[in-house]
Amino acid sequence: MRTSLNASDPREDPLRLDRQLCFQFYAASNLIGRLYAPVLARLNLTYPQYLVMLVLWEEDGQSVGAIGKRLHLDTGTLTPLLKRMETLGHLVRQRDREDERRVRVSLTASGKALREEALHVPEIMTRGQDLEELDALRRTLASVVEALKGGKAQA
Amino acid sequence: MRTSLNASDPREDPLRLDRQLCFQFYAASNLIGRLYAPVLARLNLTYPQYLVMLVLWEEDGQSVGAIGKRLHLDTGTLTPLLKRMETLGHLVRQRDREDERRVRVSLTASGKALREEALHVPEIMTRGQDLEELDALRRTLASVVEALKGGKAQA
DNA sequence: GACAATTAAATTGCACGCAATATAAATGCA
DNA sequence: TGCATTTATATTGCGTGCAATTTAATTGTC
Repeated sequence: MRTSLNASDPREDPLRLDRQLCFQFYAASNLIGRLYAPVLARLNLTYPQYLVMLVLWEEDGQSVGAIGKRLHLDTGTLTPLLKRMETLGHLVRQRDREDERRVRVSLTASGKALREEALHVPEIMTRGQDLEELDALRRTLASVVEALKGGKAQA
Repeated sequence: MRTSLNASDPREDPLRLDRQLCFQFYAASNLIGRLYAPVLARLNLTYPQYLVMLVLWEEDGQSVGAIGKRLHLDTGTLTPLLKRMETLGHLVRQRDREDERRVRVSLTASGKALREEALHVPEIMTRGQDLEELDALRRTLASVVEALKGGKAQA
């Protein structure tokens, strides 16, 4: 008695939405962004802007390119995003004197101060979750992302 | 000799980018979209449009709301997206006679025919990967998405 | 049957993402 | 030095995502 399914079984259909790993990433990413939005709105940040702040809080004064490399974003996304953040007063953009091609992005005093408020964010977003489990998942996904960077499909 | 880390250790910083599970989802989702783009371009589809096709290939003639529920997208995203797909000739949008509030989305002949070409896509994207492993990850992420739908942070 | 409440889409406005192209500065090399 | 190549950022154009609002049809209630 075989337990495998024949070709006409819809569960075998390779195009079923539920079978696509890519869709789980897509759905999760969108849903996560929606959950962060109201929390970050209190800091006057969108989710991608929050990521930029995380990068700058680690090391201030990085170039646009360095930030983009970290977040896997190009200048087409970052330049206007950073300009909006500059208008909001979180940071300043200035040409590097050493190499005029570069633009260094530096936090303002209020941008630095915002870090204190942001310290609550991870706690709020993971409240009630099993932290060990989340960390295991994070490590798994980190290796997936690493493979994706190399151009491997993986989804 | 203690192995735990003190508060000043940067690895303990809750705001480190590398520690954010949310970022792994964000990065993976963006990178996946970028990998699919050239493959789907041959079918004249963007990645979100491909997802709509997956939904319609499963069941044709669904309402905008039903498609949105499946993909976790609202009409603000779907209406213009579906209009573009209609222009491209993949589908048609028509008011439901039974309930004039609804718009039914139906595949055209070419939209249905496109399914044959799309059959290669999952294979192309997962080539060289351990399918068992990908499926295990898919199931894990499906449960994460399920929790996120309920509003639980989880990231 | 009137009419408030609900439901389904569309619209508006704004912020991403990203490919392709443009611009300008630095580098390399004959 | 002169000039092609490379590197860093900006710009353009298009397609999402999503909150908030609007419009129109249906349902529920008296």
